[in-house]
Amino acid sequence: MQLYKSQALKVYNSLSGKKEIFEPINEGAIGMYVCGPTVYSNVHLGNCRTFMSFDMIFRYFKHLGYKVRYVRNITDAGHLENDAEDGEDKIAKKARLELIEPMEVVQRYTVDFHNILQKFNFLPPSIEPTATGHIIEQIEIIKDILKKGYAYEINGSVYFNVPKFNESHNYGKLSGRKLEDMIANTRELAAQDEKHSPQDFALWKKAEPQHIMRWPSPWGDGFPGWHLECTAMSTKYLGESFDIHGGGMDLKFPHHECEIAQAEACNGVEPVKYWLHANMLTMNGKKMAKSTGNNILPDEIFSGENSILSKAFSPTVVRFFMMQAHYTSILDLSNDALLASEKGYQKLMEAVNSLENLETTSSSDFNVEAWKQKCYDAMNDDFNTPTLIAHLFEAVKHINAIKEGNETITQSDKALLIETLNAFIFDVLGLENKNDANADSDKLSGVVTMLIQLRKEARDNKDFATSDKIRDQLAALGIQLKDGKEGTTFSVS
RNA sequence: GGCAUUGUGGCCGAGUGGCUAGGCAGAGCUCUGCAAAAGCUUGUACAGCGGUUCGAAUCCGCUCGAUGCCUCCA
Repeated sequence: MQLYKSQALKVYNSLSGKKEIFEPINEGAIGMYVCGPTVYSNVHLGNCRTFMSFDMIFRYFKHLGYKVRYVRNITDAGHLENDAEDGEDKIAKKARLELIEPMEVVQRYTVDFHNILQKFNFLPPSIEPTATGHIIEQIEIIKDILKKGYAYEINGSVYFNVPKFNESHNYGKLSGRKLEDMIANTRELAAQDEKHSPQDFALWKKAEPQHIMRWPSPWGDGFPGWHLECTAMSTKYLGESFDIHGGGMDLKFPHHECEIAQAEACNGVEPVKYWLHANMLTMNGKKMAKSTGNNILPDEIFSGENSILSKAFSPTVVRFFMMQAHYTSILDLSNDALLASEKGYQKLMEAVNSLENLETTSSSDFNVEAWKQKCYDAMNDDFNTPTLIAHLFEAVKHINAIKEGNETITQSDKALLIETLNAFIFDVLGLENKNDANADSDKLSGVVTMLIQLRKEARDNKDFATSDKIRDQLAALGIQLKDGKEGTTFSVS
């Protein structure tokens, strides 16, 4: 039997503003769409947090036994710098600045994106479609929306008619806005805008002669509006109505609102059952954003080459740090917070590494079955990874007590404990059990083991001058010896 | 200005109307030749002011603050 039949999952639906029991449209199968990156520069850590949240959600669905089709797009065209007449494609702008082909920009940053996600141990999505690969689909949708009277063509561009749509639909239902308020709050009349109303948005933009990214269409050469690609690709791969649409909080308005409008105008049905929004990662209390320069690149964290942090942190420690906050909460990045997470991560892994050697007896002081359900309860409550991690540390406490001989565990409970910990730590949270990458070298390990043996001999002979010399000089090299009951181990910093 | 979210102990960060979050740091202890490492124990909290309630950090109102969106953004 699949796990999902016995675990009642609740998710926070941004559309209703409530936690709802999760029931997929088709039993046992889930369609999930997440707005991916615009590949015009290196993916920064804030971007990663959103994708990591959905990677965790994807992993938990799979763990529960669902068949999941996870679509995460790559935006490689059609992303306007602004909505003004001279709106320029982000990719094209970057290409112009760097004097390369637009698709060269796309290729470079798509590769970077994949490299970074791999370091963070992401699972690849089921489908990763690109906007440029779906121009035809987008044009078809525009034709359909025009035919249904919710869009108008002007000077080779096509705009979605928001006031018209709002007459029979509810534009603003996702972000809690009312069209009347938005019109009332329009600051100034946009200068000579060809749009009928400031709330209207582009479905298709005419390409000026100097514009290099362009495709032929019934309205002349041009390029698609940003919101359209997600509607085209989600509809194509997941259908007119699907289970989950995710993305960053900042996409809620206007991007996701426009997606709803396009899909409803076109298909006449509510496109998404559950809207999930991941919250922002901040740094120094401010949102990370490419446009403001307040951001840090993942590689700068892994290498330690940055002006914000005191040392390098591994991808899995950063992942652990992010998993310690709920995905709907704002998380602030700081050196202290990362250091604390690193310590906690190491403590967790030490416990995991000692699991196999736990001695078993005929009775258990640790109710593993009840503890396991508490872990599921945490995840079932809108993917509450911080609470899950708190429960993991409860298990750590028991493991240490058993190790010290203060508690006992049976063979079967031990097996269940190992299975459950592995499932949550590695399958669901996606953490990796890596000591230090530097310590992997066999030669180094051999040399240090030899020195440990020499030190032990010195200590046995009460030659503490020699033993301390070995210890202190290794420490000076960043190799720390750790004396334990079962002998001495070491770690490299 | 409008809409939304939010304000928890030294730091990070969960949370339910009454019952321990958890991690890090701090303190004490155990272990140790001395340390380190590791383990155990442990304190300080719910922005402010009112209200509802037998009882609120948790519900309501107001004040103050923070953040996000309203233009591209994960």
